[in-house]
Amino acid sequence: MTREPRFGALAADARWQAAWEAANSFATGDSADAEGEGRPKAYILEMFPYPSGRIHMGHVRNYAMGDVLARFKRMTGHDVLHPMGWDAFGMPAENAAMEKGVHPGGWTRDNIASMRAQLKRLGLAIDWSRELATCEPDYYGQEQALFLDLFAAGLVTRKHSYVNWDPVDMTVLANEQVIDGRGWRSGALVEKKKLSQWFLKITDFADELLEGLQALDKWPDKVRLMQENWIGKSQGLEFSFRLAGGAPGFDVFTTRPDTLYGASFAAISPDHPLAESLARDAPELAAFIEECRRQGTAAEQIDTAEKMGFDTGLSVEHPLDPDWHLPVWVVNYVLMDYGTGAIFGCPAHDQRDLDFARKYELPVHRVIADGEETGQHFTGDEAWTGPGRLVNSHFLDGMSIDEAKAAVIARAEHEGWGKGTTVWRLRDWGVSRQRYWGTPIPFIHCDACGLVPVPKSQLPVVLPEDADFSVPGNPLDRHPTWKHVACPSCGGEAVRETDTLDTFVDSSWYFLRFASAPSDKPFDPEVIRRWLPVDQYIGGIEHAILHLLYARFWTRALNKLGMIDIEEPFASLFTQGMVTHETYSREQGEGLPPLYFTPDEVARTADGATLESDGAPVDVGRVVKMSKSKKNVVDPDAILDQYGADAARWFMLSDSPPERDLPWSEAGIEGAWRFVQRLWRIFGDTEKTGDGAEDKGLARKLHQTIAGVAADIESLGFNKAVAKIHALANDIEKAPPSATRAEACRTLILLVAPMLPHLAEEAWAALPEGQRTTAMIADAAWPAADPAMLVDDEVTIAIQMAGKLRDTMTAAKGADRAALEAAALARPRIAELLGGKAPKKVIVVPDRLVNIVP
RNA sequence: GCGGACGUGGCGAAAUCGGUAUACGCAGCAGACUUAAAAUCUGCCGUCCUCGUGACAUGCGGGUUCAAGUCCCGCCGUCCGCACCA
Repeated sequence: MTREPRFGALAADARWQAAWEAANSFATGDSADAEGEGRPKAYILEMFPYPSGRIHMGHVRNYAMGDVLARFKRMTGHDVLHPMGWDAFGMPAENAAMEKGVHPGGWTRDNIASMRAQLKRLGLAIDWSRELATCEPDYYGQEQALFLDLFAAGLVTRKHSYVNWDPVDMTVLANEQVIDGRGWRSGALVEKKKLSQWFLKITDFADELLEGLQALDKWPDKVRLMQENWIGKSQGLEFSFRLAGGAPGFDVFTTRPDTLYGASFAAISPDHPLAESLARDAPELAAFIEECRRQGTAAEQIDTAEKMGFDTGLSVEHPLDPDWHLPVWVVNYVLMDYGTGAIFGCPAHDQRDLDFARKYELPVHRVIADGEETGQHFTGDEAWTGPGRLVNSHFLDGMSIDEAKAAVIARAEHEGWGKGTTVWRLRDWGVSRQRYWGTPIPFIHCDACGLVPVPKSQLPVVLPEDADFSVPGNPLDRHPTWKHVACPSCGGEAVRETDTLDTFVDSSWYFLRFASAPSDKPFDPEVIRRWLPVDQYIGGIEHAILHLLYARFWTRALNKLGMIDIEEPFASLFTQGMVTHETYSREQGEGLPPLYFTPDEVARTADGATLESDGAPVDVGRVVKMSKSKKNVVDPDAILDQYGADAARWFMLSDSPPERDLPWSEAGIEGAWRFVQRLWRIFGDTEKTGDGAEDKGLARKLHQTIAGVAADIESLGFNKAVAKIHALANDIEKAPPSATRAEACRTLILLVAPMLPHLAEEAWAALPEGQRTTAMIADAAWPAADPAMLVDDEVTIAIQMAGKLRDTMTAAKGADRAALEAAALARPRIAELLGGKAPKKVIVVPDRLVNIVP
C-alpha cells in the first residue's frame, strides 16, 4: 500500500468499517464457545438511545467513551460484550402519528435505520448481531412473560390512585408533562382523577435497594445519594388519636415523638378520608378542600404557598394526657400520600407548624432547650430544630432527643396506643399508560372469572397494526376488535387490558437480553451468569434515579424469583457530562424572547461573532447544553462529513474530564483534525532508525506513556490519556532518528487505536512488511510496558528554604536522606542564603525534595 | 428550605499519597518557509516590578504543618438533586 502524505479520513472510515464488518471483528461468542474460555469477560454498555430520528453530539460522546473502553479491553485480552439497541417505545412516536398521520411503528423503524447508519459511521466496535428494539414482539413478548412471572410472585398489583388526567387528550400525564396546571400538549386544565392502575411493588424492596447502595462503591457518590434521598427512609412513631370522648380518631406518623408535649394541634390532609366525610355536611370545608386541590405542586408554587387551615371543630385526646384536648384542623401542607396523611403539630420545633400556628394564633410551647432558653413560652418566628435537652415534658425532662424518642416509643408500645415504625418516601411504581405505543399488559378482564393472566402459550400479545390516531385517547381502547377476546379461563366473552407498560419497564432488563436472547424465553440463566453484571455502564446523569432504580429493582425481583444470581445489574457506573455550545442571539426588544442563530449562521472571531447574512454583530451568550430551542446544536453528520470519525471521537475525549460538560467549538474540532494529520505523519517514520542506536530517554517516555494511557483508559480519564499521547508525540518529533524513535512511532499507532480506530488501521496497514503482528489492528494486543523503564534513574530534587523553592539539583534515584541533605547544603546558593549559620531543621523526602528551615 | 458538587491563566484543564502549581490542548503574539495564502515548523504566552535562581498568585478570610490547590473552620459565588416528606 503506497502511503499518502495526508490521512484521507472519509475513505478510511468507509474502508475499515466495511473491513470490520466483513471480518465480523466485534462479534461476541456465547459462553459455550471455546473462544471465550480462559479470558476474563468485560461487559461494556452505554445506555441505549431513544430513536428520535437523528443522533446528537451527546450520543457521540457517550458511545465514543464506551467504544474506547471496549476496544481497549479487547486489546488487553478480554472477552468483550459491547452491544447496541433501541429504547423504541414511547410517546414521541405516538405524537408523530397524531401530527403527521404516520404509523408509530413505521416512524420508529425509519428512525432506527437512519440512526443505526449514523452510529456505524462512528466506527463503533459493536456486536451488531445482538441489536434489539424494545418495540418488536420478540422483545416485548418476553417482557410480558416476565411481567406474568412477577405477577405470580405477588409483585404486581392493581390499585386506585390519583393521576393527572388531560381531559382533551384523554390520557394520563406524567408530572413532568403538567406545566402550570395544564397539559403540555393540549393546554387543558389538568384534573386529578382516580383510576385503577397497575403497580410494581418496588416498595417491597425499599430496604434492600437502600442497603444495596452501600456495596456499589464504583458508582458516583452523587447518584447513590440521590437514590438514597429518593427512597427516603424515616423512622419514628405511628400512633392513634382518639377523638375527645373516646371515639376512634385517626393515625398520625411523626419522626419527632420526643416533642409530643409540645403539641398544640392535630392536622389532617385535605385528601384525608376524615376530611372528605366531614365535608359532606360542611359546604365551607368542601370549598376549602376544593381550593387546596387547585394549588399546584410545582416547586415555585410550594415556595410561595401560604399555610392555610380549616378548623373542623373536632378535638382529639393527647395520648399522654387524655384530659388535654387538641383541635383538629384540615391543612394544606399535609400530604395524603406520605405517612398517614395526618400529623400532630409542634410549632416550637417545626418551621411549617410554627408558620401555621402564628397565622392562626395557636399556642407555641418549647419542649427542647435552646442552650439557656428553657421557658415554655416560645417567641419568634424561627422554630428550634437543633439539639438540646427535653424541658417542660414531664417524665422526659432532662433526656436527650434520642433518649426521649426511645422513651415515648417504648411507652406507646407498652400502653398499646402506638408503635415504632419506618416510613418510606418511595412509592410503588405505577406502570400503566393509556397509550398505544408500548408493551401491552398481558391480562384479560372477564366478568365471570375476574382478572385473568394471558397464558404464556398465547404470548406475545401483539399490538394491532391498524390503530386509529386521528382522535385523542387510547387507540387500543377504541380499536374495534383488538380487545375483544375469549376468556382463557372460561371461554366466555372478555376484554383485554388496554393499558400498556411504562417504557421504563422496557429499559429495566434490556441488558440481560443483550447477553442472552433465546426465542423461547427471556434469557438463558447460564449465559447471564457468565456476562452479568455489566462491568461498566455509561450514560447521562438524567437517569440517576428512575431508570437506574427501576433496573436495580427489576434485577432484585428476578433474583428473588430465582431466575438470576446477581442482585445488582451494574457493577460500575459512569455518568458523563453534556455537550454544550455557545449561544448566539439578538434582543428583539421589550417583552420578546431573544432571537437565536445557529452556529452555521454565525462567523466567530477572537472577540465576538457576526451574523454572516448581514455582517452585524450578534450577542455571544452562555455555554449551555445543545438544544433546539437555543439553536446551538451541531449536527454529527456534518462533522463526520468534514473531519471524519476519528477527529470527532478525539475531540469528544480531549480536554474536558468525561464527567464534566464539554464545550463544543469549531476551533476544538479543527485542532483534533490537525492532530490526527500530525499523527499520520509521525506514523510514517517507522523506518527512520538513524544509526540504529537506542534513545534511553525516549524509551522511558514511551513506556511511561504505555502504562499511563492504559491506567487512564481503565479509569475513564480520557482527557488525561489524550494529554499523555500529545506529550509523547511532541517528544518523538523532537527526538533525532534512532531505533527507539522508530519503535515509538510504531507503538504510538497501538496507543491511539482505541480512540482513533480508522487512523490506526490505516497506519497499521501501511506499515512495512514484517512490522505487523496481526492483519488488522482491531485484533492486535496492547503493547507491554517494561517495568524497568517506568522509573527514571535520575530525579530532580527540589531544594526549599522554609517551604519556598530556592534551588534544584539532580540526584540518583533512591539516594538516601543523608546524602541528599549533604548535597543540598553543599549547593553554593543554599550556603549563601544560610549565611554560614547551621540550619535549624532539615526535612528530606527521598526522590522529591529537601526542605531547609533556617 | 434540605442535601450535594464545584471554584486553578483569555478559554478547556493537569497536579494519582500534604512535597518543584499551571503538564497537555485551544485562542493569541512573534518569526521561518512561500510571489501570496493555506498547511507545516520554531519561539513566547499567570500578575507585578527594581527584570532576578525577584515578589505575589489556585474564589475570599482564618487555622494546622517544615511544607496546603490538596486537610480543618467561617464566608462568597456557580451548578445540580429533592422538596409543605411530618
